[in-house]
Amino acid sequence: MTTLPDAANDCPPSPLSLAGMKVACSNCNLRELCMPVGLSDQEIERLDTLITTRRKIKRKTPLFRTGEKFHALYAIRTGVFKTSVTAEDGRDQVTGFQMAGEIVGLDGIVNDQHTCDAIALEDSEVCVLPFDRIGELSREVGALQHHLHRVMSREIVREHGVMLLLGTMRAEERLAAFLLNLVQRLQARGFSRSELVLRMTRQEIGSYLGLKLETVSRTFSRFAEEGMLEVHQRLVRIVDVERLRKVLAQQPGSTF
Amino acid sequence: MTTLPDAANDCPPSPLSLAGMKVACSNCNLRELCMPVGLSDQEIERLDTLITTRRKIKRKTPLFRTGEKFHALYAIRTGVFKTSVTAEDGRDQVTGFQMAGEIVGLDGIVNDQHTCDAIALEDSEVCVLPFDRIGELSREVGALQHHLHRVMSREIVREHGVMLLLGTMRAEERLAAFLLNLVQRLQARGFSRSELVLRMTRQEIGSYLGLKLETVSRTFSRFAEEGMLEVHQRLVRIVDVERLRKVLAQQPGSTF
DNA sequence: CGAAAAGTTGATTGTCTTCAAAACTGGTGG
DNA sequence: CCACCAGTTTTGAAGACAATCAACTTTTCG
Repeated sequence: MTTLPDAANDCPPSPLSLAGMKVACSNCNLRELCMPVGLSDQEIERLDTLITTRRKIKRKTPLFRTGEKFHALYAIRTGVFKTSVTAEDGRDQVTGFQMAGEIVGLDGIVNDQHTCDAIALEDSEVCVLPFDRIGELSREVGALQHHLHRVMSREIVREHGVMLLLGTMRAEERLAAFLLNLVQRLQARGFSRSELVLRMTRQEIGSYLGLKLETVSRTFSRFAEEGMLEVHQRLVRIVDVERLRKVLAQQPGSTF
Repeated sequence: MTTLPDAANDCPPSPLSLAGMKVACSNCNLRELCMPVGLSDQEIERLDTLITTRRKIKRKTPLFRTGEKFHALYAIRTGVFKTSVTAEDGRDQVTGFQMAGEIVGLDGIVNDQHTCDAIALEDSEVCVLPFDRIGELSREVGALQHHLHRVMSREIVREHGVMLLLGTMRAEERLAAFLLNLVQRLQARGFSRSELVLRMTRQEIGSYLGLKLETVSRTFSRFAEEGMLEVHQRLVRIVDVERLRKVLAQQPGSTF
């Protein structure tokens, strides 16, 4: 084992200009979704100067792991990740699924080391955003500073939503909310709003939703029986969005 | 109703220097816990210049509410707050309990309006930190910039912990984790590490922990029967911390 | 192709919720 | 000062939902 732990499972960092074509935020097709949102062309060029490396992460391998030193945020270029935390006793909880344009690694800032694992669910690629340099630049570029704050605040708000889901919803509602959130984000990225390929297992969905994998499977089957979905393993077609949305509205006994 | 919604339920903002004694971060006893952490004396003085108002919030009244425009973060000086989110159908979920030195309002940054309610559980007082001025100053004071990032990152990590709790723990474990977290934070503020007065109802604890109030009450009773706690309504004495900690370790069927 | 991983489905169990009633607390007004 | 009342808490009994245990099928990947 002569390689660093980080390098063991993924391809070596590659300079961006490798292929001759300059790969930078300025001409990235995720411009509208990712870090450069709200920045002027000039400001994006400055952002380009600090994003000097990308990393390819193979399926099932970690982008980072709990306990590793924090030094960068990562903007996902392609692929999907899951993040998960682990209790002392080994239980773990998937805290999110991230896709193109989304930022992972924010957990590492507070104690200068990561407190969750980020694992690629398919072969993926990320842009490395060295955090100290982001900090420096955001002192000069107000729009970047504000965008960074918004990214962090958005994550806090997202997690509030997950807490609501985990704290108050029943299995059917959780799965409906999960699917609706997923297609909504996929649609924003140009994919179908009715068809999706799940990149995660029933187990991982269950972990995220606070359910056992059998319950996830059964709930999929029930939705299919009722004609709301067509489910063929990882491939899900949403047949009746409206009814799926209504699953969220109808709770058994209101608390009020 | 000629008053602004904000002013209806709480005392008017008061200039800090009212009583002659200058009230500022520089001589605040929460210096070590709150916003000034890691700042030099000089930097704290600069921080003082932008913290010009405090607000007193009466028990059961809101510091802010969902939908209100965001313009400031709030550092809690005295008292305890709960934050909660509400679904379209009315269900709500307590997302946290905050005490002296902690910052609330981070949820408002992303969309420039608050997405949760912050309600005082007892008569409380907060320092108002106008967010645009925090932004300005943190461009000049690196330590403040980094501290702000850490505060937001810490909140993200805390919420990961809550997700783990809600997604994987049983009622006893949830309540044990809740109590241990609470005394730990109280102890850091100079209170007893074995005795605590709950400022929230069983209902609110239940909402936070994803349990019904009856379950919370029953679990308290069980802990008391087993000699781990003494419970007299809101007053809780932790008799056997070790055993309370062990509740967290022992899960029924390990997933592994 | 074959082994391992992932997914489905059924029967049973357990934990928490729901529904209900009673006891306690703190604040208000007679 | 005490009675009263609303809000809170406790406790019991019954029911619901998801977990568990188990068997089997399907898919994936080396």
